[in-house]
Amino acid sequence: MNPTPRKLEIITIASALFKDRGFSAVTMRDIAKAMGIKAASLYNHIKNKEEILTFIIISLAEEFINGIDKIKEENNTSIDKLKKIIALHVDIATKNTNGMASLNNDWMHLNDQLDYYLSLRVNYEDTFRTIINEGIKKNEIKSINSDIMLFSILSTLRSLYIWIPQKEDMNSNLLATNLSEVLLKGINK
Amino acid sequence: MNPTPRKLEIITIASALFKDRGFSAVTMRDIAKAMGIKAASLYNHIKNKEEILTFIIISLAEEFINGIDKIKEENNTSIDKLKKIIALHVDIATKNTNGMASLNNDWMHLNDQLDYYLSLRVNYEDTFRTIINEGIKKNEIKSINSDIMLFSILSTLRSLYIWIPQKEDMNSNLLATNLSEVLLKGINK
DNA sequence: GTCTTAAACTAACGTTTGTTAGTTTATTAT
DNA sequence: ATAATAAACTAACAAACGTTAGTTTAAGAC
Repeated sequence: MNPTPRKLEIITIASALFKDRGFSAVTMRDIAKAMGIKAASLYNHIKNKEEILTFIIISLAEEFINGIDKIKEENNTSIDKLKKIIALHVDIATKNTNGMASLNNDWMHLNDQLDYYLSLRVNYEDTFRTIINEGIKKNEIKSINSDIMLFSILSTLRSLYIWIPQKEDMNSNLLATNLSEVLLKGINK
Repeated sequence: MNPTPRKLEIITIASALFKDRGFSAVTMRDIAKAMGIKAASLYNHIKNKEEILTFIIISLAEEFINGIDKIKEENNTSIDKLKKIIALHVDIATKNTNGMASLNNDWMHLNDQLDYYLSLRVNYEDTFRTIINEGIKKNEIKSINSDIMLFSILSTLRSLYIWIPQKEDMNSNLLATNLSEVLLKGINK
């Protein structure tokens, strides 16, 4: 699992291409050209094209699961837990914008690890929903359909990778703080 | 521009495939098989693969521009305008979930009409932002960075196509109402 | 100086891709 | 009946695809 330095270079470069054009539209020759080598040489480092995508997606998905599992266990209000989830997304998306594009848009092209990825995703969403539902029960969160709240917040967080590169001036802390304000308290005065 | 009935069938079927696998991963033979004909026969009705994508994306983008231009002109509070924008997205996404996937994920594979599409998108976002800024000026909307509010709301609205099919029981009006509540007033009690 | 290893190379493979050309078939209008 | 049209077909194309096999090159270890 632990990639060699050269393998990591390939994955990093491929991530950037996948972000711009999507996994299916990027060829092994494209990746090779971006690396300054020939396509066949890539196979000294990786098993096949799918392995690149798998690494990008699974390592990110596991990072999210580990993050939310930690947050879930903390002795905090639901609102504070949500704020930490928001910060988690800002943090991961800032560190790996390109990878986030594949996680969002190319997961369906996984084969071997598709089921595993889907299980991680269901897991993540279930934990997220549980935190919201606890907030409703403890009267910290409005009693609206919790799926709508989950969907709304998660959609915004999942799109961060598109937005962060356009706003490089804004630091992570400020972004997370502003986002928490908007997502939790709304925009209406 | 106005497609024949048969052409529209092709576009509709292709939309469904594009939604599941993305434009690049769907072949003309895939589309043909879904239509119950041979790939070459598609070319009796369409110019090429790109024309299918172009039609899907441009007609949706124009629908959004027309919608928001009408809303902008109305004599209403900013909050009411935002509610109408939310309803616009719910409406369009409900009527054409599959097409929305291409609009969101496959616009970069346009060639001829890419610049036109991008101009429509910039236009749309500018109008949206103007409405938010007017709301701030009129003290109807909080004085937070308007780009963050725009990004947050628009991300949720753009993801509706993923979510609507999973919640077929929820009618459009109720969804728009609940979404307005969450997006405008937040979830915090 | 030989051995080992990492990382590149050339050449080629079988498949799949979007698309074109020309033909057949069935339906409708005259 | 004949002509016109819509919509399918077969056959093939050149290009691009992911990948394999075998070889060369350059660097460090013994």
